[in-house]
Amino acid sequence: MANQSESCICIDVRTAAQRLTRAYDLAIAPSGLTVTQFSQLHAIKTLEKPNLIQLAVETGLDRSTLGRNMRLLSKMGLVEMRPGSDGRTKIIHLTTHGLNIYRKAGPLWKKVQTAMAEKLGQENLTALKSILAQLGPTPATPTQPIA
Amino acid sequence: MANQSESCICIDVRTAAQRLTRAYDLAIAPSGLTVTQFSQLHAIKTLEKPNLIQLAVETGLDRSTLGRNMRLLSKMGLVEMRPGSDGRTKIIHLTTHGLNIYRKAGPLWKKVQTAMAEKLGQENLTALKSILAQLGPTPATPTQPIA
DNA sequence: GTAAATTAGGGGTATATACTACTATAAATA
DNA sequence: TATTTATAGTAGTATATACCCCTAATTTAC
Repeated sequence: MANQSESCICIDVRTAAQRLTRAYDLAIAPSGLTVTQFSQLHAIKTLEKPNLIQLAVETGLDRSTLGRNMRLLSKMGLVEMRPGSDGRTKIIHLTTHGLNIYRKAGPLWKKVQTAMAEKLGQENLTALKSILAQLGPTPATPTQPIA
Repeated sequence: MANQSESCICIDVRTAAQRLTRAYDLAIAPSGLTVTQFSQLHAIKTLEKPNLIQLAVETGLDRSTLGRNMRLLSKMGLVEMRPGSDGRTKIIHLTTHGLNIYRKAGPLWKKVQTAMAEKLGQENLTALKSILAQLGPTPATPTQPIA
């Protein structure tokens, strides 16, 4: 009882995420991107001209977050948002510049990713992915009306 | 080569952290705290009247982050910052109200923590902690002058 | 075909976080 | 002791993130 020093799973995982983010950001910085931006460009490229909601589903982030992040990428000239055929949607396009920067960041990401994977070892890496998947199965975040 | 679908360890861990944060925040919300605030109150209580830097070391966060977070807790009436004997430092005190709220949040945290631990199982939990520890051994973030 | 419900984005606001200066104070050194 | 250096905190600025609510547009239902 009251073993006060049982560490918080949430804080432990978050702390690891913060440290990883620092390491990845540092490694990717020469491209001018953060790891967030790199991963979002990756998602845009993978989905091929998604709208905000598709991107939000892919990344597990909130629409409004993606909207703000896209605005920044847009200001950086890496993406463009154009109205889709459905008058409500905005389609996110990777610009030529965006593609170039993404390609420049790729090897930087790969290097730090490989370093991390080697630091852990294949077995730990597999275990980690499996455990993380158990922690947060599906976002289950409908975001919209609720009622 | 170009196995484009190797998932980013950083993003995977961060996504898990975000989902955990949502779950913990939701569980702890009736107390009026976020899991961040709960964990920082916990650290303050554990350290017994720390200054900002001690708290930053304990939590692995930046001084400036803690400063801002403390300002919020202070506005909420949960902590007080008083000048220390060293004219530069500010000592962070838990107020009576802060202690009450912290105690109120404790069982809420415990409940969600237990639920998460059970969801994972003891074996996975142990493995997770060990792997996370390998990922970010020490902050290695001196933050200060550098030069 | 019009009214109701749903969907897509965005704005407002707020927390959490970091990095870079900058200031005031204290400690170390010459 | 006077000067230099180091330390503690903070303000400025910026990214990343979420929630709620609002508007416009589309679909569904009647």
